[in-house]
Amino acid sequence: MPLQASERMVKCDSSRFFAWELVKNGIIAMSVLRIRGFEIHKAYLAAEAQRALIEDLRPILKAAPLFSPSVPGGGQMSVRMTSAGGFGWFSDAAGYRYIDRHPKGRAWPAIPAPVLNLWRAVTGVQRDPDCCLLNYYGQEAKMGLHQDKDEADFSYPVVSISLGDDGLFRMGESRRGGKTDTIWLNSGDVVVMGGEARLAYHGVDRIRFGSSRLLPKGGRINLTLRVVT
DNA sequence: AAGTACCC
DNA sequence: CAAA
Repeated sequence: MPLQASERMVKCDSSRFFAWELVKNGIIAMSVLRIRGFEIHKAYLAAEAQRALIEDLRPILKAAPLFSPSVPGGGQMSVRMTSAGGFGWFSDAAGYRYIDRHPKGRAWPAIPAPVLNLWRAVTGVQRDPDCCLLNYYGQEAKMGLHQDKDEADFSYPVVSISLGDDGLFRMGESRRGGKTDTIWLNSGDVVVMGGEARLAYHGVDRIRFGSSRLLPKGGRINLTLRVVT
């Protein structure tokens, strides 16, 4: 039985070993934020750890170039994306799903070890994620409210890592039409969506282009780690 | 239906 | 810009 995120946080305060694990993974602060009544655990990555992650993403972007999927109904997403791991998120007129290779045909690159270490440090779950979705938000990109519900087991949390420009994150409830709240996510924020929040509707209204200098050309990268199968 | 419109 |  994996530890719940809240128990993990308690251990953060009481266990010297766990604190060292956090430092090793570049985490310099942890907090609990409340949005829509959900308690969301958030870690914050040191600038050096953020820069190291960006370097780890370069080979992924080279091997598996960004693309903007179509969605059922005929639209096209403004976010550009790719994935690492055994599965990547994909969408076209036929629907949303996970696929085991880039749409151009090559297998997805492996998830970088530092990303897996970060997952282990913030979730404490026994299983590694098999999908690392990389979403790139340019100046006009946004993402409508949606649920992450194409995974086999919702007891695993979803981890979101924000890099680059600030993003206005909106979270609602587990049903459409409920009230929503927003929160700005900044570069280095690592959000764990588990428990009650796992099936909450969420999206990104807009980014604050140019607010960070992490990415020389601007924009926001969000890494989403999930156990898919 | 992660698109849009509208709203918060 | 996360309140009330």
